[in-house]
Amino acid sequence: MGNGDVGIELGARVAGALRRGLGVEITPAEAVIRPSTRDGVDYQCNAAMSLAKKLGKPPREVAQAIVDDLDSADLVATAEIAGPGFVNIVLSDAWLADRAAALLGDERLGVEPVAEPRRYALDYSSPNVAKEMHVGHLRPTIIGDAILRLLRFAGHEVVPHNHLGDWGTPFGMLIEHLLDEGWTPGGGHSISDLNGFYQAARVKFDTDEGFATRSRQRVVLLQGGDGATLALWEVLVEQSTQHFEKVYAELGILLRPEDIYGESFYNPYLADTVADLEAKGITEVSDGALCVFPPGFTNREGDPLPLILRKRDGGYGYFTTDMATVRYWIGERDMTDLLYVVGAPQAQHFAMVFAASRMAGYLTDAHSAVHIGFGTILGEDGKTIRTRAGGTVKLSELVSDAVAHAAKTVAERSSLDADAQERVARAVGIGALKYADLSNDREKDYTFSWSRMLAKEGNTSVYLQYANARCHSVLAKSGQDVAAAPAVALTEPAERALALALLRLPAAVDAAATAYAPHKLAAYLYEAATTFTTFYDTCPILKDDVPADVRASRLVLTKLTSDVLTLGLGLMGIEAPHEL
RNA sequence: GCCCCUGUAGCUCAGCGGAUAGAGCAGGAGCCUUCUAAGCUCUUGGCCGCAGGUUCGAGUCCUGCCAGGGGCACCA
Repeated sequence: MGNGDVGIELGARVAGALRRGLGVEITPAEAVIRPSTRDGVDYQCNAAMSLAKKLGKPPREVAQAIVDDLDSADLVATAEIAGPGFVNIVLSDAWLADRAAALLGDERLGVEPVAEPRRYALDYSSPNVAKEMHVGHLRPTIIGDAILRLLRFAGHEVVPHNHLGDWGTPFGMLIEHLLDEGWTPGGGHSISDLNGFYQAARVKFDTDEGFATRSRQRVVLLQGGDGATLALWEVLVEQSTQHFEKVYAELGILLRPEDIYGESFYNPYLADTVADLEAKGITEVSDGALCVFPPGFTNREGDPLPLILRKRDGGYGYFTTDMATVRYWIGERDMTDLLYVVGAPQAQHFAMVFAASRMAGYLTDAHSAVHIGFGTILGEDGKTIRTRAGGTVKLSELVSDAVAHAAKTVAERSSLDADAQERVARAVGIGALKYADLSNDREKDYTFSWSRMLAKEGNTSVYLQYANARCHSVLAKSGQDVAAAPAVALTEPAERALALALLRLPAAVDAAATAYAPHKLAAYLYEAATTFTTFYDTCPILKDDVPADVRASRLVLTKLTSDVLTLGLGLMGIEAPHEL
């Protein structure tokens, strides 16, 4: 028996009991095993009620059959029928202890890789070239990064790609501005202020007719593949990429320059994709534009809503790019699943792209395409977050603010030296920024609050980091190699509760990964951490009067807690320092 | 007008068709000569937006309302 989830294990036992007792076949999942909220009950089985109807027997009779034929003396201490037909299950202390002990040294901490790995293409972050990353990029970046880590750890293959906004009409004016500023490719310049550069170009475009004309001509040159123009365009991309790299490095984001598949990347595929869709006969010309009309989408007037492949002027829009994107990742890269971490307002857009992709056969039943939407970040006044001056909040400033806020508290609390405090402040500040976001359901709008995310109490990343630091403190002081003697004995309720909590990691990872919902992992980690602090408070470990075997057992639980917290935080892209 | 998302404690949020709906913050009462008090224990606080329906069982599924947000043809 492997180190899978306890619920699955119990489900398999219940399924066995029903097969033996009533000749009924169910899957472990259909056993409806849930952690119980009842005092003194670990898990409950809710299968009897729903099965009763199908079998034409009273629910309690079905429950009785489960209890009678439950071949599980090794892991279940008691299984009792309660209420209308619940089966309350208490696990055996010895089994819990053995399972916990077996986790020691298991770098996956009981999480088995998925049986059937998928190949995911994950689109996230997606900033724009020639613009600084701002607060609007925070969520897609950290949510996408957490999903990348989660899916990879779950055992899937994931190719992240950064869909840069690196193409389109603004680049005419940006390139002209670059020329006006005396730029040459390879000239060793750098743009220190991307936003200032963009705004200066914009102002000239709006006020200087000659400049505007040159800009429009420049767009034509760019799209025509003019070598000199492309070289200048690459300067802009290069300068911007450097900026993105810096922000990603500060935030601890996994995206690398080689993960960039910007809009320009799909440019060579657009004409062919459009031709292919025309050849498949699913396009029609409407108002001069070449369109696909996926069923079920209507506009304000109730007329069918088009997905525009080629505009009246012959140009391509983002629909075309996204169709080409689907075709590329499925057709050329052989992905099975496409994930897009993009704001909720794009829901209809993606629904149409996916629908059209299925019409075209780009997506089949073997594929899935999911828009992983997320809500807006709101300020504490409930409105879109802005600077005091009403401007856009730069992401790099947000990150340094988070670290600066954290540094203040660290200075008050920590006894570490200045260098170590600086590292801790980064871990705490950036952890707070990420955890505040990832611990909320991503689909909802999220209220941004420094005071809440960096609070010294409550459900925050620092609480988890603090619990982990306490573990490390005890382990360091013990002077023992915990791995040498992985014997666990559970006598105190707090020890038992902790072991049980530690064994729930696989279920939490699975829930978070399958629903692309990092907050499910966050909720679990917080529960594990609170269970640990209760244990820490009630169960002395290194005190003189603690017997050696009890101490050894508690050290194992402490080590495992630290492992679980470190792994879990890591899956959210959050560091777990040994000391705070 | 149609479509999508959201409505759960004073605030911020969890909640997988299952039992008496949970956390954190804020409010109240305690706990540090003892392994990190960024902590712990106890406690106050709910017509789960409203109304129907399905079900043995609904915060959860369905329908209709109400409120907030978003989207709805050539910007991405």
